[in-house]
Amino acid sequence: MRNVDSIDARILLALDADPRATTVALADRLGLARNTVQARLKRLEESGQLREPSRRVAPEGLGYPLLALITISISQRVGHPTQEAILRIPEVVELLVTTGDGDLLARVVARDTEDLHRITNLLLEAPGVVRSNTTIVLLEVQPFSVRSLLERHAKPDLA
Amino acid sequence: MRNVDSIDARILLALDADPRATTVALADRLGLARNTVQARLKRLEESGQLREPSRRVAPEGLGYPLLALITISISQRVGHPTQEAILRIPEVVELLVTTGDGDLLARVVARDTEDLHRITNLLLEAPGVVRSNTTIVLLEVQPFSVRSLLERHAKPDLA
DNA sequence: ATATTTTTGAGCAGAATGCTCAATACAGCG
DNA sequence: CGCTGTATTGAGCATTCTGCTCAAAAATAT
Repeated sequence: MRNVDSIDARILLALDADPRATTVALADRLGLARNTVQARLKRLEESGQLREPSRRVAPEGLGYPLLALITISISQRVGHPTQEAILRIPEVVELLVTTGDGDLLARVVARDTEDLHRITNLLLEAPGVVRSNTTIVLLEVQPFSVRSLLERHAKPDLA
Repeated sequence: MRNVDSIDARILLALDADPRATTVALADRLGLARNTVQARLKRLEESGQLREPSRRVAPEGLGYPLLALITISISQRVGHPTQEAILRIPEVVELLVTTGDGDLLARVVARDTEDLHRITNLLLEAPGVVRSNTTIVLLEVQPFSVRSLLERHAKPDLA
């Protein structure tokens, strides 16, 4: 997996700014040939560096305005059954294994605080879960984005 | 913002399963007319329930294999300048305001542990930051996904 | 039952896609 | 310095998708 060079980064940046941009539009904007853009995008995708375009559904739109981060401590090493049980809860939209005080971190959406309480109880019922610690997300200052990273890579040299 | 009904959910599910699917393909797969799919997608987008398609760049591909969650405690209410300073660090790929022990949660990528240490120091230099707590992400068991939520909504009735 | 909304099927011009090919520019290397 | 392999470019072409409109049919509400 070779690193993206500055041209790749510029393509990705343009795509980040306008995800709907067509290959033709990207080529125009960047002053490259359509074939070049097409070839590089293909390579980036095949090497796994560019994931599939995801049309992200906002949980708020589905009726889940509440976002929480729940740190989960599990006893012993009953990893898998615990994770599976947790993943069966639809409101768990992301699950990470972490170091530190907790062992798992779940990103959870909920309809309201009462709903969140219900989900927390569900979590505690999963096998091996001994403790949970809930943090409410008050504001998403910056949703996930690698734009600034790409900007760094877009400058010639400076791997 | 009216809630998505089961047909919307089925469209979104199909799109989640195959983000590259064209409107025509979706219509075929779901047994709907192309116009219907097109109209509903348009409505979902205009109501903000369907975000722009984002082609996600994997930070690993850019050379940042390490992912960490850093809880940040800030003194007083110097919110904005602190947040701006933190957002100027390219390795901060997400930033949330939270309740609980910390005040901010930053999702940070790094080239290696030494790099992470450097970034942590950068964070501590931001105005108002008094303490930070770093958690390493060992495994992304389940990347962000609302699929199971959509599946629930895809069943007729059951708002 | 009547009115309103949604879905459907059809058509059409413009554009993008995926592909191939050959010429040119660029790179590293002996 | 010149050679050689690679990347870029421009062109072409068949197929497909898009965005749009329109009118009939179906479903839903009043």
